[in-house]
Amino acid sequence: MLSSRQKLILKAIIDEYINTAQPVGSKYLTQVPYLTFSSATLRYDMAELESLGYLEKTHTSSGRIPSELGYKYYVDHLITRDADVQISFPVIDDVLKQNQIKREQAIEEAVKLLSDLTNYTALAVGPTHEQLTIKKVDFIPLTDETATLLIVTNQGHVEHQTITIPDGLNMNDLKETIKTLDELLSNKTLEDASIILKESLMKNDLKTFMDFQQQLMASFIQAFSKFSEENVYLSGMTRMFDQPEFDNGGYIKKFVEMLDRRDLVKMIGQQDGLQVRFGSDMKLIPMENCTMISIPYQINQQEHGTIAIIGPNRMPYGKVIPLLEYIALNIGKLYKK
Amino acid sequence: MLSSRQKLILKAIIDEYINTAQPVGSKYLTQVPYLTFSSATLRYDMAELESLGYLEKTHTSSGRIPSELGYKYYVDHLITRDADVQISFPVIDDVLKQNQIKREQAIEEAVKLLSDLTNYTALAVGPTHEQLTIKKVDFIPLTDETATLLIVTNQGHVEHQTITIPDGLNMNDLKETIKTLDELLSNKTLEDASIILKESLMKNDLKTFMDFQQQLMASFIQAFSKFSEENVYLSGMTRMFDQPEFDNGGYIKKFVEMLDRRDLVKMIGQQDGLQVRFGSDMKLIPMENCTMISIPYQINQQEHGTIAIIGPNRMPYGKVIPLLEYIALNIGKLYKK
DNA sequence: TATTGGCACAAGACACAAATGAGTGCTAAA
DNA sequence: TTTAGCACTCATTTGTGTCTTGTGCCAATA
Repeated sequence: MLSSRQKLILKAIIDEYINTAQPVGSKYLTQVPYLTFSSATLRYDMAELESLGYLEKTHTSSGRIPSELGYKYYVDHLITRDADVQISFPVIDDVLKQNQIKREQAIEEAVKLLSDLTNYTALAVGPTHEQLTIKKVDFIPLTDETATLLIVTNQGHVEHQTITIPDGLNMNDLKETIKTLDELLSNKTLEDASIILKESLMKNDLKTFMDFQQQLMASFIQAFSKFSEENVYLSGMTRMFDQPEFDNGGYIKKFVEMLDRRDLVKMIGQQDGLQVRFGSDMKLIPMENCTMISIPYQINQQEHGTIAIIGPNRMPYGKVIPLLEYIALNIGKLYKK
Repeated sequence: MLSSRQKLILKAIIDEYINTAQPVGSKYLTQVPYLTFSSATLRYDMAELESLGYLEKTHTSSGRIPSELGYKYYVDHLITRDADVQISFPVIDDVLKQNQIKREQAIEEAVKLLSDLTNYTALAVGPTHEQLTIKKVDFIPLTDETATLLIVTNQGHVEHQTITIPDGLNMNDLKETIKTLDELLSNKTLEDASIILKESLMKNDLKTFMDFQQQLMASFIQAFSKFSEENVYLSGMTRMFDQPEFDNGGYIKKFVEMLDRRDLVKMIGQQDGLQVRFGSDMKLIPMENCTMISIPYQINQQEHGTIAIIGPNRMPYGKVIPLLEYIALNIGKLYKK
């Protein structure tokens, strides 16, 4: 258990470190208004906080920097919400309102705004429906040899593929086939659809060339797997590069590759409420000095998603968290009747 | 005009620099089998090559590195095509064949493969149709309040948007509206479609709420502008980070932002045949030490695109160029009847 | 007993100098 | 025309001393 003075010291150190990214020493702390103690006293408590694991030193005679445990304690007990963030709220309302009828875009814009307001990398996943079903399979001839294949889910995900029709295959036959497929698959879940697809391939009741059929089948299966990948909106990827702690090629490479592979979706699991995850908490992709703050948004009973921000551990949590909460709340409100 | 010895020296320097990324000195050159001259002689010619602008020095007493002009000369006159690349050809054939009916994916996979084979960033734009027209406008109801709006072009581009239907608006009315729009717009060019759309908005013959109509209209215009953006396939973005000349945060940031904003599409203009562009040639986004090699592929009379690779100036051109040519050629072949 | 001032010590940061070494340009001779 | 030799240049490395920041500990103090 920390004494109230220790709490004040921890808060002062983290606040300062968030601003400067430099180790904080006892001399600085003596200048903090609410710390009216001598540097020796402060050092005494700093040593204590270090032995408890809340602070670290970069070398024997440096100032202290917060450890992950320190940040954790800070976030849980010490942050003061920055009232200034409220001036951004009308801007958020505005952006959301402007995209009221377009859901994907509303989320995309919200993510962009979040990144702009915080200067960190922002992202959203979803909205995801609990049960994904196929709404329509369609087919639009483009030329004599090409056509576009469309699959739409109940959630409005669309996958499309321009296919080239092999010699000797009749466009009308294909049209029939797709129509049959549409009837077979519509309103089926993805799993059911896969099974039905495989069965009808076995029975060979789709009257097409065997080889082409195989490829078509593969297209569908592939589209299904893309559906089950979540929608990801990402903004401000390069903002991470501005942070001094990440200014090295190796780290940046790791970071970009992670975003590129959409690994982070795996990290954003189902969750209730706000979560703050530090580098070592992200089990799949441990990134030191890196924090992800995420919060779910709920569109309706079935549809929900998550919006998150990624930055260095030393983030101005007091600003970032209220912003995130406000955006998540209002994305939800947008579609509630 | 270069003497044959000067050519040999230039080639030897660039070959070595491509391998080591270090300035090349006269001492090293004496060890090159086909350069049986003393270091003094070599130095004499190196000075000559420098005064002609083919070589540069990093400081007064360093070895030489190639200038952009030097690379240019090397690419135009000195490269020897690496016969080894042929062992990759069957792999390329294989990948293309596996995606024979799916055009976008074939290109996507080819780009990925190109990046894997070369270890550089690879990209493709297109295929682009000379004249883009609207093939279909469709509308798929999802729930009582939501629907997906689809626009398909003659080229198989698809834009979709999940829209929320405002209170008091009848789903059937909307369906009618979209049907009317489909009839109005199909087979029109994007420009014509925009005009028609604006006119019918004026006449107000779309029987919908004014406000909603505005937003719907905006959706269309937005979709149109997305169509005129080219299809871009990108692979191996982070490969650039491995190059020692780019191992600094600032440069990498510039590079990623450029890719992110899809600026490079502007650089890949219409062109005939293989092009090698060095940093300063890329007028819109000058990036030092950076080379883009691009080559067009032709699917049919109307449809074509470009495939390209981006890396440091010191690329093994003898390997990269044949690979690029082979891939471009075979993407074209895939769809020729 | 909690707090404080004082002091020795540790270690990075910085500036400067000397030594090293790779590579050059120039010149005179072959 | 080519080459060997030599003086010179400059980035890089290594070493040294100084400065600064900040610590830990201890004895004195309120």
